[in-house]
Amino acid sequence: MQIRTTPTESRDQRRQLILELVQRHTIRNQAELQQRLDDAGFPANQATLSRDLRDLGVTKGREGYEVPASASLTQAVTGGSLWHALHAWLLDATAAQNLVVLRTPASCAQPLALALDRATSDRSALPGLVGTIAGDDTVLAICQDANKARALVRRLLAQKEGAA
Amino acid sequence: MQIRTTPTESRDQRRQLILELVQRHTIRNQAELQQRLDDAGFPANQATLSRDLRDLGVTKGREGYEVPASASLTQAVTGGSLWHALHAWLLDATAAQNLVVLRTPASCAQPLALALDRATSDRSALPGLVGTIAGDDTVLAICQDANKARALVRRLLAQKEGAA
DNA sequence: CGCCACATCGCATAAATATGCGCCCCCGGA
DNA sequence: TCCGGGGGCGCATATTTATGCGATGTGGCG
Repeated sequence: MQIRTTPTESRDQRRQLILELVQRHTIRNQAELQQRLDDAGFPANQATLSRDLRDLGVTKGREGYEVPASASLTQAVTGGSLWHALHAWLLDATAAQNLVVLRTPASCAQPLALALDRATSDRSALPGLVGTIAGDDTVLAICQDANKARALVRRLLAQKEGAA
Repeated sequence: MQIRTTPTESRDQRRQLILELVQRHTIRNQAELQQRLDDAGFPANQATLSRDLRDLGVTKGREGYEVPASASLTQAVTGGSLWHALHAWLLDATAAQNLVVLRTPASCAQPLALALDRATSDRSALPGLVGTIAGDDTVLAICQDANKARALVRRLLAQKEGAA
């Protein structure tokens, strides 16, 4: 039996694998990465790897390739819930007019904002939340008005405190 | 009159300059960096730059070289007070309702925001400031209300203009 | 079913970066 | 003053990474 894979499919699998390999091992150059991919059954050419790494935002530091924090965290959140995100990353929430300022550990704002956005698109999950902007350790949540903002703060903090 | 500089001295000056250049501008390769250093009176060849960048821990991302957070943070924290940060990076400040929009040179928003955050945690340094979010060349400072925002603008600009 | 528009990937090669080697300068000691 | 010793740097070159281009495979549409 043969499983059919579209080209894009296998490409994404390969990229996913690259992310994992690069995080688990110290990979000093693309040849080395190519070798590991090959072993894992994802043969690819150096040119392809160069493009993959660029698209994934992976950078080369003194000790080999590294995945920027935001990428790995964003990856994590894709499978996670809002509750999980709040527990993991939310340090504090403050309302200011119709805005809510959320503080997170460094580099965690992006994934938290993503989680909020995802929750927002599920109607009724976070009523009154219009949108978010994320910096490095701060997320700005824009609400319809000051009351909604205060309500959001209460809700988020409650959800953070609450058990699973 | 001739100012004498030991080799190590000029090397460190060059490296310091590299750090600044890389943060302020988008530099895509070492030739470009070489050009800028040359203009600034620090001629060096490509090999030297390669070694400098490695030793400084500067990495190359999709949009040019970047100083890892730890390095720029160290620089900002060690070398810099809020005053220093304002002088180095703040171009302009404008209030909009309870928000203040701060403009900086490219890539300088992050360190400026960091400096503001640090000042905020020293209670009373910047009253009314709730939090900041930094993009690449813009910092958004969120205040409790419009009056506090206007006050913050005045304060920042005054501090920027003020002498050492 | 045939065709076109789109995207990935490999090949070859250009471009960019790293490094072995040796020179030269500065420093400290005889 | 005359020697080493050590470090920074340039030169030439090896190594690594990026990219123009064509081939190939896929999905959409008539």
